[in-house]
Amino acid sequence: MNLDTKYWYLRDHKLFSVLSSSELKSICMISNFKSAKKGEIILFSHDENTRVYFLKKGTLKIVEIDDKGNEIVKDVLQKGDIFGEFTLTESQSDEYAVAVSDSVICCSFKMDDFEKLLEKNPQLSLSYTKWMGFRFKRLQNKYANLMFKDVRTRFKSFLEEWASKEGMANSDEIILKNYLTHQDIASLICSTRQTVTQLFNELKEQGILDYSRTEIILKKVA
Amino acid sequence: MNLDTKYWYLRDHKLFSVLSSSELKSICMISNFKSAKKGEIILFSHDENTRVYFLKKGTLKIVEIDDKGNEIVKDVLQKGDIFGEFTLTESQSDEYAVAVSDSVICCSFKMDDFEKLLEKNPQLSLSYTKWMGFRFKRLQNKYANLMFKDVRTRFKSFLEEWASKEGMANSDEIILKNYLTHQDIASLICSTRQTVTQLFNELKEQGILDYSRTEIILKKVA
DNA sequence: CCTGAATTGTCGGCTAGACGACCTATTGAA
DNA sequence: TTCAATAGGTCGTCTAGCCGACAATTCAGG
Repeated sequence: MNLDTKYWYLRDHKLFSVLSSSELKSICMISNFKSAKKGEIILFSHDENTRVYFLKKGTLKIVEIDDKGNEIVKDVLQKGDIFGEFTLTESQSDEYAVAVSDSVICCSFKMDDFEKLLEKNPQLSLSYTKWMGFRFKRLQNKYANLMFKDVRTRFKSFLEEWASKEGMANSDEIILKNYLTHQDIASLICSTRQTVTQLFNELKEQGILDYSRTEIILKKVA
Repeated sequence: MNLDTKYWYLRDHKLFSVLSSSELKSICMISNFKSAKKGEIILFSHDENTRVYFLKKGTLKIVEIDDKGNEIVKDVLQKGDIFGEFTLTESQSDEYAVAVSDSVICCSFKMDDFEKLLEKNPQLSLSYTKWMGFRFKRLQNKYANLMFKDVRTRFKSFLEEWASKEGMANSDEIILKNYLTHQDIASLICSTRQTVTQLFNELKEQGILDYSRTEIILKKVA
């Protein structure tokens, strides 16, 4: 990938928009771009070169394998999201990322480099901290949901959140391109495949939604 | 409280130890110290003066009231912990802090002031970000526990963590000063009062621990 | 166009653990 | 010292939703 494209992708991120063009050019040099097609895996390196990743284009899911060898989907990320060792602390986990949209582009920095970058740019550093604070709150929210809400409620909230992020609204319905299996959704809302299937059918009968393998249509209730 | 004492308390925090003494003196001026006795409540202000709090001495619990008026204990904090609006984003929640040790001292900054402080001190800023990253991981861990472990396991992990933080180890046992009710513990591990009581008695019968209202004694298994 | 693999649909059994009820023990304020 | 409030103890009931099993459908690669 040529420098101009890198430059453009970097500046495109809200976090980096505060940087001057010369600063941007210099971080172009320490950034590492990677692209992946649907289904391809992006591994996080676990050696001394732990990295912080920025998703520049497309959608991907963060996945972990449990004891029994099952795929647990931990999160679904969109353009602009940050993943990898974004807590800036080494850790051993078996997470990896899988591209779920046709073409995924992400860029990464070595954790050490990224830390130096933050130290040199107080404004960037503060934005990054706030971004992490935001992520913290989101997780807090997920935790509270799991604590107090039943599966049905979590399922509905999940769909609503998804719709608000990626839904294409029509006059009386919201259309979602569905790239998740029931199993995926189950692990995201902390339930089981069967229960998710049942919930889909239940809401379908109630006329709240319609779905196929490729699409979910949420009816706007009058 | 006089400036010297403030100064001393501030410098005592790992995060602030990187600052020069003149910097420390200047943040003395914008810091607000508060102390509380056992059972007293420290309210977070929810106006434009949202604050970031540092616990300097003692132990406190972060509490929220649910729909039915029940106290939910969300966290228990020790000296050195940070609370309040540490995500640096305004939010409306009904959290407050209750002192559970005899004498609690904490200091706070207006969020805006604290942000300026971070912008002026890149090193402090980076440490703060890493601290938040650490908190994020801890929460991630709690979430995973809730997802995959049963109540018994969560209860045991809870005790172990507590012991590692505050336990006083004897030759063959670890003694914990108990300032939490079964109800408190229940909400921390996401269960119910009755179940916690049962678990305590179960582990007692197994000879794994002993407990009273004021003390929990974990037997080291040979 | 076939075929095995992946995904979805459905059912019944089962259990962890929530919940209500009620009783006892402890505490602390007056 | 008393008494109300709070905390702990115990027991049955009940159910959300997990889990295994298996069939039906869909898909993707040859």
